[in-house]
Amino acid sequence: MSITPSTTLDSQLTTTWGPNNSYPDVPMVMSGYTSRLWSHDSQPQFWSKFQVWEWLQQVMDMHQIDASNIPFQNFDMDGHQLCSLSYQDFILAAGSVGPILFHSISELKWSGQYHVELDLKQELDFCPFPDASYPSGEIHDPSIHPLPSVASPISSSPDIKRYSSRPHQVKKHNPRGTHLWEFIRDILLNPERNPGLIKWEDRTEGIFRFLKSEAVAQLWGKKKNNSSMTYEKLSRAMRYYYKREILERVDGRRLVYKFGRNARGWKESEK
DNA sequence: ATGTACTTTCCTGATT
DNA sequence: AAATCAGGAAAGTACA
Repeated sequence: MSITPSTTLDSQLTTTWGPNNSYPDVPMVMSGYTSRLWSHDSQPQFWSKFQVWEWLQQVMDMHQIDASNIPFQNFDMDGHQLCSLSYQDFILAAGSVGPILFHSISELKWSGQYHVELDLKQELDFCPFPDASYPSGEIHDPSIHPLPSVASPISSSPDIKRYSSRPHQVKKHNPRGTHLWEFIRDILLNPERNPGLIKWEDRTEGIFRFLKSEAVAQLWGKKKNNSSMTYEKLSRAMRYYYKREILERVDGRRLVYKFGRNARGWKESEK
């Protein structure tokens, strides 16, 4: 799905989407992540920190790896620094995902454009946290501490170690992928990968607001491999959460929602 | 092979 | 007027 023209998480998304595309006149499924161009037409050497993160997010998305499992802090650098990292550095910074990132940046350095030809199949034995809260939704939610809240940059390897040491038979991907509310929650919890899409309105109360509704919808669609997702449809799913008390209604305020008693892992204390 | 949980899609109507 | 909000209804998808 070279789904959207998208490239930068938000910037383009909003503009390329019209709420009126409800009727898929567009073949919604093309094959894989194959050819996809980056609009970071500039060379990675000149990327800003923000662009570096965008790239990280994109690569994770392409490989369907939950980006919240990547220590973004380890990539708190601009393009120039990024390009000077060695293969080993990538391993240290991103564990089993390191090779993928290394491969990606290597290509970019030479082409300026991105052709994904990494074997998508390549089973990344990654997936640190089976992305919890599934089965019956009663388990705690380990999926939430991917990023040690206050990690001092790279330094010590304890954190990093975690990412690389992937014990035996890990589960492939998440059984059902992430649920919508978890997806939203994770964006909220990772400001590094949240370029102004959603913001907390009241952190302790769990109230948040969509800033770029269509962009979030597109991102969600990308995750679900559905290029025709819209905020209209996403919001319907959100409303179903009221009954289950995963979300509580916040009336009178557009684009504002509040986590309910059945939503796990969003509280600071739970982190 | 069927049921269930979770959306996704569509729609009509109300609000902001 | 255009976005959002509200939910009902029905279809689709993964999984157990």
